[in-house]
Amino acid sequence: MLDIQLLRKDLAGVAQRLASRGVTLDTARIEALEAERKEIQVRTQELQARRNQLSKQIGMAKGKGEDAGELMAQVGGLGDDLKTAETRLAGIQEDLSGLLMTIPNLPHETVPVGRDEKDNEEIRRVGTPRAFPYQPLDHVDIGENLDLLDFPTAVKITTSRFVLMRGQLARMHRALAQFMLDVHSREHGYEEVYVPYLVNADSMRGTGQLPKFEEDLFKLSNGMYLIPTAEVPVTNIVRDEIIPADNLPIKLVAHTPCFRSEAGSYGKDTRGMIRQHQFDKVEMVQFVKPEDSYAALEELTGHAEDILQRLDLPYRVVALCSGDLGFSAAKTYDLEVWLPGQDTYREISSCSNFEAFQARRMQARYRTDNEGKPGKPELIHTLNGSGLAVGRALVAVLENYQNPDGSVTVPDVLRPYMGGLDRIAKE
RNA sequence: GGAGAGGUGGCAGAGUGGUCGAAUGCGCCGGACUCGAAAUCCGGUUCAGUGCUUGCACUGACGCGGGUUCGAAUCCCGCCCUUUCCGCCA
Repeated sequence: MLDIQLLRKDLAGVAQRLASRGVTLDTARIEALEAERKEIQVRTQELQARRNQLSKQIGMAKGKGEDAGELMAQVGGLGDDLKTAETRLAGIQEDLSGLLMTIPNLPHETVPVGRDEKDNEEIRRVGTPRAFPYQPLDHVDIGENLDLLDFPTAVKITTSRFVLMRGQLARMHRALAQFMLDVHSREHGYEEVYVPYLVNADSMRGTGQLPKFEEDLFKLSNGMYLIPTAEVPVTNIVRDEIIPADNLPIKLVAHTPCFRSEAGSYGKDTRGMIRQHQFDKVEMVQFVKPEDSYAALEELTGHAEDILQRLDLPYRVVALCSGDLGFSAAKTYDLEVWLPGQDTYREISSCSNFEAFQARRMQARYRTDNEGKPGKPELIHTLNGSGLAVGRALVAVLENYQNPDGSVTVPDVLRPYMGGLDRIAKE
C-alpha cells in the first residue's frame, strides 16, 4: 500500500512512476474521491464534536437534577444529518482504501525501466555451464529413467501439476532443504521458524496477495488460504507490532510447502517439475530499518547465491525491469540457474525489497529511543527471497550432475545429508 | 463436538449508561533528595486520523462487526479468540 499522503501531495508524480510499470492510475477518480472525503470528513467530525459536547452537557444537567429536555431536543436534531454524514464518509473511505489496496508499489530509482522480462537487466553471471559431449537430458527423462520420478501416479492421486518422488530422489529433495536451512541459520544469521501453512485473509492482505490475486490462491471452505510462499506467514509475524529499534534487523528463515493455483498459466511449463501446484521452498525474510533496506537486499541476494555456489550450479543474477516487477516489490533480483536439459537459465530465486509497502498494510513498525525519549513509531522495511526453491534446485542438480550412464552425481555438500551417498543410480 | 467462564493501556487489574482514553498497582522515562545507589516524593508514559492560523483544535479506537440511546468499555445481536471441565484424537 502506498502512502495516502504521497498521493495527495504528488499524485501526478506517483502516476508517472507507476506508468513505468505499465499501470495507469485513475488520477481523476482519486482526486474526486479525495475532495469528497475531505468535505465529508470535516463535516462529520464537526457534527460529532457538537453531539459530544451536547451529550456531555446533558449528563451534567441530569447529574444536578436539572431538566435536560431542551438540550436533548437540540442534539436530537443532529441525529439524521450525522448518520448520513457518517455513512457517506465510511463509503468514501472504503472506496478510497479499496482503490489504494490495488495500486502496486513504486519502482526504486535503480530499477531498469522496461515493459516485460525481455527488458530485465543481467547483473552478473557466476559459474560456467558444463560442456556436455552429448545431448544432456532434462530432469524428467533423468528421473523417470531412474524410476524415481513419477508424474502419472501423482495425476492419479490428485491431478496434473503434482509430482511423486521416490527413494534417493525424495531423499535428495529433503537433503537440499536441510542443507539450505542449515547454511542460512548457522552461517547467515537467520533464525529458523516453523510456521502455519494455512493463513487468514488479513495475512494475505498484509503481504499483498489479496485483494488482487485471489485467483492464484487455493482457498479453503472455511475462508482460510493455503500459503503460496512462506513469505506470507513469516512476514505477518510482525503485523500490528511495534518493534524496539535495537531488535532490528530481524532475519528469519523457514522451509515450507507452497501452493499455487497457477491459474492463467495453462500450457506454460507443462512438462516436469518447473511449475507445480505444490512445491517446497526455503524462504528468507528480513525486517530492517528503512535506511538499511537496500544494503539488506544485496546481502539477502548474496545469501541465496551462496547456496547456488556451494552446490556449484552456474547461475546469473537479473534485475527485474519496472514492467516485470511483482505487485508489492520496489526492487527485485531474480537468480536464474543454468538448466542444460533446457539449454537456458531458469528462475530459482526471487529476492525483493518491499520498502514500507507491506509494512504499511500490516501496520508493522519500529520505535527508536532518542536519549530515553521514545520516538514515534515508524514503518519498517520488509524483504524476502527464496533461498532457494527446493523443487527447482533438485531439477538443476539432476540436469547439471547427470552422467552418461544415466546416474546422477550427488553434490559434495549434500553427501553428509544422504548418508555419504555419492551417486544416484538405477537399482 | 457438549457445558461453563472470560477478552479493558507494556503487564496486573478496577470500572455494569453520563465531565471515562479510562481508577489503582507494577514497569518504563524525567526530575527532586543523595558523594553515589536503594528507598521516598513529584511529574510524565497508547495508537490511528482530520483540519488549519504548525501549534493548537477536533474525530475515532476498551477482541471484531452491527444495533439500541441525546450519550456505550458498560445494554442487545452476530462473529472471532482465550480458558476450565467432559468427549474424541496424532
